[in-house]
Amino acid sequence: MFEIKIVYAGGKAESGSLSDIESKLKKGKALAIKVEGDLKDISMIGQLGDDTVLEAITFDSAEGKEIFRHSTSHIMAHAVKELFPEARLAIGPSTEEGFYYDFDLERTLTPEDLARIEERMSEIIKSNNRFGRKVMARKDAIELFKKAGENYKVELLNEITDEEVSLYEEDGFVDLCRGPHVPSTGVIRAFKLLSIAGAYWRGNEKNKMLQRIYGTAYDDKKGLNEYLTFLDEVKKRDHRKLGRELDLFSLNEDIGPGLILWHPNGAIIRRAIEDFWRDEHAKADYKLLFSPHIAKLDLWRTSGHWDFYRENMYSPMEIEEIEYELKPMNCPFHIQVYKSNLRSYRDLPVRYAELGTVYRYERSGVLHGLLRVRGFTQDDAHIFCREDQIEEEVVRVLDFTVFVLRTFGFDKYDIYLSTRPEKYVGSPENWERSTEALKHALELKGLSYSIDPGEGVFYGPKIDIKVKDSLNRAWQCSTIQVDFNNPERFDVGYRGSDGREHRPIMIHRALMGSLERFFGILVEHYAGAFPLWLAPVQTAVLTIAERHADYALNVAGRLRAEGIRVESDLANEKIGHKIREATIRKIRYSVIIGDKEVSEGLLSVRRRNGENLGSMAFEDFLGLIKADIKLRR
RNA sequence: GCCCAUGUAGCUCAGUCGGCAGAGCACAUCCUUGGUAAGGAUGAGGUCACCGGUUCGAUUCCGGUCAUGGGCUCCA
Repeated sequence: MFEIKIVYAGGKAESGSLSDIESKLKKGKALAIKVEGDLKDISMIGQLGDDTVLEAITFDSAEGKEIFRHSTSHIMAHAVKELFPEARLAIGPSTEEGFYYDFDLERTLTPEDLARIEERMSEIIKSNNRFGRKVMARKDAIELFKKAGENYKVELLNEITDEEVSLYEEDGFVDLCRGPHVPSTGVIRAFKLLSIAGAYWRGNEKNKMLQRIYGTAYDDKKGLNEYLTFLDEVKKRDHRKLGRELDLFSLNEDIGPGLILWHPNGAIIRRAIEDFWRDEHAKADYKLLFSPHIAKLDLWRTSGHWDFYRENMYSPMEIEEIEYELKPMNCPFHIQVYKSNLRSYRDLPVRYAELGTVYRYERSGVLHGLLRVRGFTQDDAHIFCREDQIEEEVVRVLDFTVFVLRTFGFDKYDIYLSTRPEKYVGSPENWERSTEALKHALELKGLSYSIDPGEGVFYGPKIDIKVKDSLNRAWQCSTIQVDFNNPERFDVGYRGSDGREHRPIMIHRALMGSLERFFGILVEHYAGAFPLWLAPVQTAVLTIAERHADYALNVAGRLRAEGIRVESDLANEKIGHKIREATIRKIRYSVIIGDKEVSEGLLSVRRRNGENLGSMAFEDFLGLIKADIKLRR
């Protein structure tokens, strides 16, 4: 008997004959199938042999989402072509969260156009057109698209090496596509077009700028709504918005783009982070140092930055006929400190750390709040060690990184190991050994990682750690880089046990990356409601009426004397108003002072979430607040 | 840097098809002294980003510059 077995992602399986397998797949919400590792359209089941085992691909899998959204992007292109026949099609892939399609179109698309396109898409979906697959000779396809004036498709076809290509058609709309696609347009239950942006053809700025429409699609309204709610939450947490509302920092047109003003509230948080950072580095046996903001240009020639990194550096300035340069990196300074003395193998490893402020020229279009700026402070360190010490040092750095990131509530990470790129310095053996050392270190710590082949810096392999924030977004912060190049360039050495000079290895590492960026990430991670040890205002003292002012000021004074950051609100306003203000300012504890508190000599304490802790003695409240601070919660 | 959009009060935003510029919040003063997320009244506050052009007249139209935002690319 002719039988086909269907396996679902969850492990569920069923079998059927060729005649009823299609309806079974449909019932199982399959979008496509996978046979022997190859993704295929459901319509291709006719070509399957007896006793085939096929995997049903549903929206739940990454592959399913990709197919689903890719199909939606075709529907969008279809709608755009109908509304704007002069549009030329470029590419329309799925992305992690949705899809996009690039169009070459004279007319500038507007948000109103998006609404029209959405409307037309809904109609196409309602018609439930079948996605039909057609295979044809590549040269025939070129003819076809040439005739249609689709020059971008022709360009793509000219680069494809296969002699046969596949096209997909749905109600007269034909597009070049590898597939597979969902069976018909009707399965797209929920979609939304999100934005219009410019994008270069093939991402190359030498090419023409196209118009890109971003959108997303889900197999039910619920999924889409959840995603839209997520986008909303992202907007609410935007550090630029919260930065203004909480008076944390600002950018200023008169000062310059990408240059940050830290306001008192932001500065308190930064100080708390820095104090923590310095204390912990001292404990971890790093030596802390400071270095200047400018140095002679020759230093950057020696380091190679002037050759390799010039486009990101500010222009040199001439002083007494010598060129000086604003520093884009801290490493040359640390190297000079290392070189200020003769070093023995007994001294290694030497660990230098600095909160070093650097300036890098970033193209104006990439600047973004605190996340991408031109002046920033790196939590930088350089470890000088012997090659056989790399692994142990990297293990220490990994432990340290995890500890620091955990302190800020980051418990989940994605770790990447980047290997040798095409352009590199040092011997392949060096690369091999240090890459292995990084691998061993990661494995020793039981940290799972992915390999980014060829993504290492030219001077050595590296480990990058991306933290996952409370919305599960990944942010690259920490980096650990092995460097064979700079010790060479600066002729760095140490006296070995054999009495001869040897070359140490340098490890560059940053845990938070840049304070500006890390701070921005923290604002979004905590949605502005910082744990108490970071909070600019740890408690607010609110009075019910004016006669309570003296008592309130006394309470605030005693808290301040205990090192608590406290503000009092004696304004002529109702208590509800004051509580609202404190809540909006994300102050965790409000102390309320009225007749009752004054007569009993107590405090009434309210948490920001509305929880009323009732009356308590000053000492009890102090204990509560100090416990939060100590536990960094 | 490039494409597109935006720039009006401290903030969020209306508005002027070219004719003395508006709201809410915030701020100030006064009234109210109120018990857990917005009490009331009055008032002050703007070279409509900047520079130039067209015009009797420009915040509005045109050109340029700067800044911000969404992307492309790059990265901490």
